[in-house]
Amino acid sequence: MLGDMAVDLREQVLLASVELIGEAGLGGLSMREVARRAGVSHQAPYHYFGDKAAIVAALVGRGFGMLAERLEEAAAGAGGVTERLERVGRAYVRFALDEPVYFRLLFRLEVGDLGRYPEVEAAGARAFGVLERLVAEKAGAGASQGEREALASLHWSVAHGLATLLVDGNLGLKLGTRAAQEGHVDEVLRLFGRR
Amino acid sequence: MLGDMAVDLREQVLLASVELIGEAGLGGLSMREVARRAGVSHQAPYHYFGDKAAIVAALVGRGFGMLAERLEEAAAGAGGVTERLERVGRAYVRFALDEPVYFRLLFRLEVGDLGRYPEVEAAGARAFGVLERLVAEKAGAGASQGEREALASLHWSVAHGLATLLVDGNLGLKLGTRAAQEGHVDEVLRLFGRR
DNA sequence: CGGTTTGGTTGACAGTGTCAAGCGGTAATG
DNA sequence: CATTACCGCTTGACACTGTCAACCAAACCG
Repeated sequence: MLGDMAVDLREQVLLASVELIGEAGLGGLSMREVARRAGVSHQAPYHYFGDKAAIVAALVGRGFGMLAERLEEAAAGAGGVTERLERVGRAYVRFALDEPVYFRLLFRLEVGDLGRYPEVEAAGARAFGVLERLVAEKAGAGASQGEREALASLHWSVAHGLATLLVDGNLGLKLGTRAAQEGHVDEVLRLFGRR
Repeated sequence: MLGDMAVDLREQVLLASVELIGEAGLGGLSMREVARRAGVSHQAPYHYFGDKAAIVAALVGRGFGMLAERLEEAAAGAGGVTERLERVGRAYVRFALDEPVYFRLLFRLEVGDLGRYPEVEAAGARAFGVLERLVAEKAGAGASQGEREALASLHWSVAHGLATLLVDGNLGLKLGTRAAQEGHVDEVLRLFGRR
């Protein structure tokens, strides 16, 4: 049978890795410390991940998967295009707030590095695809490729910028509680939707 | 006299650092390699920067300074609020395209780390201040604090999201040439401005 | 059975960040 | 002028990192 120890070591490595990244940032991710926390020798993780970058890539893939799932769910429900688009935007920001460690990870990687992991790129494309389809629907059949791309970029930018702003706590806004954050998000998205 | 060697070592360290980061990413920044490129012993940089993080912080401060300068310039010219706001947005994205290494650096740092360098936070606040004042002007006197904050976040989000999207080349859009990128930016910003 | 594969182990190596101590020269001070 | 202090930098050490290489025990398969 395939791996069913206390818990699959591969899984434990990933778990320990997010934990570590959450505590010490991406730079604080240490192969050896991960092994230590998993209770194995320092080389054991190499059996599943040939590389430190491979661990990060796996996490990025997982993160994009979680994000895509949320976006798809938000896009699936009933309502007009505009309403669903707004729900997707909110889901995007919500994901960032719920899973800040994963969210930060998603956009930290240099592009080149990602090219080596096609399944990760695919997961990213899946998440973006949700937005793309909605935007195409909204733009209508008459819209040119350029118009659709611009509309998609605009929507993605608002959601992503807002999420980044909140997660990194950057630039002034000091919204303490989660409730305050969500209120701010709603206000911004409503402002944006009013067009 | 204070430092006037071939070039101030402190400056050379910073220069070598951006160079290294540009080549190998933030993770590739190595104290010792920096020293090597500056042609000094591996401990020399410690005379100016007590820490690897201190180098990064200095670069972040410099980056925010450059950004603030550009934004101020864009905000200063003639024209209505809306027009100036659009110019600031374009300047923001332009900065990201012109100085991708610096731009990426600005938002890579964990928040906690930044707290140790108040002058860096100040530089960031200066950049954000440009946007804040413009937004306050646009919102008018009758606007509540919450409304103004939401408007500021919206504008910042669009510019920042767009810049990130372009710089990291993320998620599908494959705009090869610089001209194509600028064209896309213009279209998105025009779309956004139409409200 | 014998052999291979799976899932690890231990050991080594080069390279890293950083602490500690030393050292030559210039500047200030008696 | 002699001495002291400091500035800018060097050399040396230490613990720690990622990764290569070799080994090993148990399970699996013909």
